[in-house]
Amino acid sequence: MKKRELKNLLYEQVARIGKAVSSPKRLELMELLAQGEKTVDVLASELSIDIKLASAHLKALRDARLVETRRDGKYMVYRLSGADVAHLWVTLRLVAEEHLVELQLALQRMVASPETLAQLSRADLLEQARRGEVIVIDVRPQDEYDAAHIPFARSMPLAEIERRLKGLPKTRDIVAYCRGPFCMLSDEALKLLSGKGYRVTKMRDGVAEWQAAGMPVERSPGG
Amino acid sequence: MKKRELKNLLYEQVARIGKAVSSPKRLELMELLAQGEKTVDVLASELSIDIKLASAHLKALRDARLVETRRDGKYMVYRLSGADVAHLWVTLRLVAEEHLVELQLALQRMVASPETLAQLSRADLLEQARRGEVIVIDVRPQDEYDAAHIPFARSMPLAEIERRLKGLPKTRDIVAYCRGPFCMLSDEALKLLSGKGYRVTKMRDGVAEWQAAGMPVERSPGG
DNA sequence: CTTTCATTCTAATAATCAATAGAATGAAAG
DNA sequence: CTTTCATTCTATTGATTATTAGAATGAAAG
Repeated sequence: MKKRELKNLLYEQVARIGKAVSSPKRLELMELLAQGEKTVDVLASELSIDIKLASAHLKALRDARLVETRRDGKYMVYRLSGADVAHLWVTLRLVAEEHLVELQLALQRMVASPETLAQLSRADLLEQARRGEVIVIDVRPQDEYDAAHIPFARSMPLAEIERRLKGLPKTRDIVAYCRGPFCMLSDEALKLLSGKGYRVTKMRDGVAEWQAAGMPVERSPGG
Repeated sequence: MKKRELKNLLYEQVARIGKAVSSPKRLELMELLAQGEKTVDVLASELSIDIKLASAHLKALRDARLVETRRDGKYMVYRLSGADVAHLWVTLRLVAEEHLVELQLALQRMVASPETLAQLSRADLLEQARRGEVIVIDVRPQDEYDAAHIPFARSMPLAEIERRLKGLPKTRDIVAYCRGPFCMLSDEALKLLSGKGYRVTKMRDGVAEWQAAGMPVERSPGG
């Protein structure tokens, strides 16, 4: 029957996307690329894998049209091919978190105690950040902040956080965020800052989660 | 390094969801289940596959916690384990449609001409349906209408459409919908009705797309 | 021309997967 | 007890996949 073949064709195409997101390494690559474009060697070293293997996985993502490339001199730069791809990553992560007990347990073991989570809604946080009542800090590397960040957030990369402490008041609430619920940068920042007497909590959202929830992001002029 | 193993664990869990949606058959099962709960034999015959194969795919979906089961007498009834799973299906389909040219072409070949698409926004359609200015018909089987349908829509299953024509005025605009963009029931209804002189267009949305867009659905009392 | 970066090709291993089919098992209906 | 529905077990075929590694290729920088 002709109708069956046609249907198969349709679902096979969607399954190309499914196959692309069926590998843990490719999902981690997607999450990293949701922070901004990156070169192959950066991606490979973040994942602690061989460049050839990273290249193979990136090829799989590119074959599914989830990522695109751009040459910058000697370097090959990868980026997600759209905001919808970042949204797909967030959706997959949410479904997994909702239904897979193993993931819930692993997350509980991973993060600091739940009372360190900021209690504000996204809209309230944005409003208070706008008014300066709360200081939102982005502890990811500077280039990821430049690519996209939560409005009114300050860039304060974990690697340089000790050098940049001067501008941080101990009299205000500080909310740290990083790449999302799987990223531990904000946990480390939290530990470091609260040890020094700052009033600091963290937020689970990264830029991808924030944007998928319909909230606005900002870009640095050069980013 | 301990951090790497922990991270691997997290992404492997999300990849369980990815693996579950990496098969065309399982995606088709998900789309069908997004219309409402179904027995194994119904699912198998809709997909034109052996019951044993359907059972194997459903087991894969159940292992990923995307579907749940319920026994109804002799029959085993499957349902999606949450609205987020239907939303995942819609997201995957949207990403595929956005980026895969092959899918765009297959869809073009499949559906009737694009001018048969209703031009109203979802909100406008809902409002005009509420006021009775537009008649929205649900051409899926009755049980799928009962499980969930667009508010103010009338159930008019394709199989019985000729018998139910009496109540349909030729002086009003009619909008038909079915299971979503991959479903051809509304195209058949369109052909049949417009051949009889009705003013009929179709809508790409099924209930899953409609709901994923934040629009409300209704359930029949018994459904 | 040499170096660096990245991809591709080749090859091998180990693992997983889809599909099909026959036989056995269990659960509920009649 | 028999029938129906569904799953599970077994087994096979064929295909695809992830990973690692060595060698070759190409593209751009210096």
